[in-house]
Amino acid sequence: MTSQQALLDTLAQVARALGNGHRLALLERLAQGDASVETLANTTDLTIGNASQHLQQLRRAGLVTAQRSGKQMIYHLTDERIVNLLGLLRQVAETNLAEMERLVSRLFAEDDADGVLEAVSPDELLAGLASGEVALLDVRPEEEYEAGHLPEAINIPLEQLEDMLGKLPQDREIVAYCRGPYCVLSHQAVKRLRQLGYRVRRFEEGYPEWKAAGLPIA
Amino acid sequence: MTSQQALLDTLAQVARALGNGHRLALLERLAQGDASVETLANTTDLTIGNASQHLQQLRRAGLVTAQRSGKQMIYHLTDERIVNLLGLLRQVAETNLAEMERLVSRLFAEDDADGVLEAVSPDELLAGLASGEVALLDVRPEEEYEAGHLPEAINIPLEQLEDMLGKLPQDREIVAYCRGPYCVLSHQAVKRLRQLGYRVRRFEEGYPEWKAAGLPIA
DNA sequence: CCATCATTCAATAAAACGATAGAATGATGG
DNA sequence: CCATCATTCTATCGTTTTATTGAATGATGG
Repeated sequence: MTSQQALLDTLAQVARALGNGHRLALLERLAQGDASVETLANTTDLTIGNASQHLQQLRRAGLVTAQRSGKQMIYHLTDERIVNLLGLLRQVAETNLAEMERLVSRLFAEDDADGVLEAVSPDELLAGLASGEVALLDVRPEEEYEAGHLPEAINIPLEQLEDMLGKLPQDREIVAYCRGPYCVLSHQAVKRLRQLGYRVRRFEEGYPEWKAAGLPIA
Repeated sequence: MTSQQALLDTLAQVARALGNGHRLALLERLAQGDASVETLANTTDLTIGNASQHLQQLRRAGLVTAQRSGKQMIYHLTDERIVNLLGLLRQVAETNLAEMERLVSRLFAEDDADGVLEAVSPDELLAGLASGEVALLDVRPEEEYEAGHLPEAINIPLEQLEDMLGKLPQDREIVAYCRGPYCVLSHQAVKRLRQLGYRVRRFEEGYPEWKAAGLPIA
């Protein structure tokens, strides 16, 4: 075996660590912020043991690290670029795989029968924030909001949306965001708020992509 | 299974297609230019049957396409961004995996015992080309050069290096490039030319990365 | 139409992966 | 030190990948 081939094989090991839906889900959760094994297992619908094993694989591939905090192990992404890597993988897959297009359109269709919920691009969002014409709404769980969020974003977890309408400004367009392009939270928030008469759209990306792009966070 | 999970599973299928050293080698060869199954099998040291099977997997993942040309099937990358994806994967792996560092340093050590062969960055190369202070040397096989190369690059395949020294300019620094960061051709060319007294360094990237960056090619 | 060539398909066996259950480890609080 | 809790390790089984072999397919040139 040549050194060349050994390098490609090692690279392949890293890629293979990405080659499982559960592990991708774990990475996406970790992109929201560090978390314990139990938290990760809960948010990805895995048993503790199974989650632990997948996390070991991600660790062997150098994608995550772990450190003890009390009696818990806290995992975190080793590298912000992993978010970019997942984003690029997503782009390539969406462009070239008919199956992806089918799944994505189904995901959108669930909450957007009319196709009217055009997403806001990062550039557009930056412009709107700079001019003060846009208010940001973070509909993720409070825990994830606390771990980091877009500047000046208001946090109303989706479950409490109807109870906390008072926190929303009436004079500006609202842009809702959540965990990323595949996360349905912001879809549903937009749908409900529109029914209540609010002027609201969803952000095309999510918190991890914003952070990975080097944009300011709070 | 949620739509979310179905999406991640599909994404995982694409990642899994990248999770094999032979398939990465095939993709890297395809990044140099389209090729037949036989050509691909030869350059990756696979049997025809085996190469064909791996290519089917890449095709199912939407990473390559094939079309018949006479009695041959010609494969090509579906998306230039696949080169970016591989580059990012490499970056993440090199940063976070000790094993990678070991392998990369071994690869470099083979031809650079003194560590003096500092690579030229893309920015530096662009500046050198603009000012006319640098001559470009492509040491890949003629076939790959013909399929596409950097502007104004001279092609001397490594095997013919000593025979065609006359084609090299004497008045400028020479920058040699080949297939990419893991390709040893330019290492060896630099080593030999230095022994002959030439002022020469190697390009940090290769033809596919140059092309994927949207820079001009010939 | 037949022989040939390039490629793909099909069948097999060895190896790797994935989920589960239960034992083992490591830190904590009394 | 002991009981407890969070996590990891071990063993197992069923499934999926991988390489190899040989047969089948599809296009070409006479």
